[in-house]
Amino acid sequence: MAITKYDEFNIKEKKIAQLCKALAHPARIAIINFLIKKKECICSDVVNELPLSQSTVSQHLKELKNVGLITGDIDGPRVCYCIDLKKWREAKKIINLFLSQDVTQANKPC
Amino acid sequence: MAITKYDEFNIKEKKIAQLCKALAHPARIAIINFLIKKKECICSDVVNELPLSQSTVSQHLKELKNVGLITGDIDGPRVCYCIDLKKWREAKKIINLFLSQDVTQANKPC
DNA sequence: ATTAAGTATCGTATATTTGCGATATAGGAT
DNA sequence: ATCCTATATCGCAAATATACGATACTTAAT
Repeated sequence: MAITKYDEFNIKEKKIAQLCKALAHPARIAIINFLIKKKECICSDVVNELPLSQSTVSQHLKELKNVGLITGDIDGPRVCYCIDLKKWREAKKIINLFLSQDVTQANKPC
Repeated sequence: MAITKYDEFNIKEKKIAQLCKALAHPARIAIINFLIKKKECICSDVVNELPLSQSTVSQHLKELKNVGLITGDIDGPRVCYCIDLKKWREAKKIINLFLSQDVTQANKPC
């Protein structure tokens, strides 16, 4: 594209879109589900779980970390990943607020 | 990428990711907000509202339609777009179910 | 000291997304 | 019949995303 128009939208719209973007790949959904189930894990646990290479998993983890949904704490040679509970709830609230708007049909449905 | 691994994930993960993907751009969030507010609108209404060209808006509408969140009914030379209430609620339920999982911290936070 | 395990990052290839102008088409109005 | 409005789609360019192997780095274990 010539120029990205991303920044011409308002903060709320961008925030919702940003969170959804982080969740817009099944691998990242699977990672989050796995993390919720296991409470914590290291990168190689995810690699064993998913049909993806180590470097690819690392990238997906990075994206989730960048958007704040997970934390990654160095633990010796490993990195221990966890859901960031505070951010997770925040994300849930933001997305829910958007999804929970009162949608009414038009009087004369087109 | 060599091959997309998209299909190697389970149906639920893919469904969540697919819905989030449709919401992963601020323009599409803005379109949905606009549609909820106006109850119905035609493509050119959206073009007047957003800082995007007609063809680009048309593409975003198409994506929302493809994922089922909106309907587009031909009305003379125009196309009347509306939120698909049933699909919208379905999407809300699916995303909520994912976001509402009980997240507990590890005993020994890493 | 050497080795092994775990991870991040780089480089690269390919696919997808975003965006626009131009164009084609369809329906209404004059 | 002609024109105007509304829209979708095509063709193109650029940006991003996805994926992997190779590599570098760090720490723990031997």
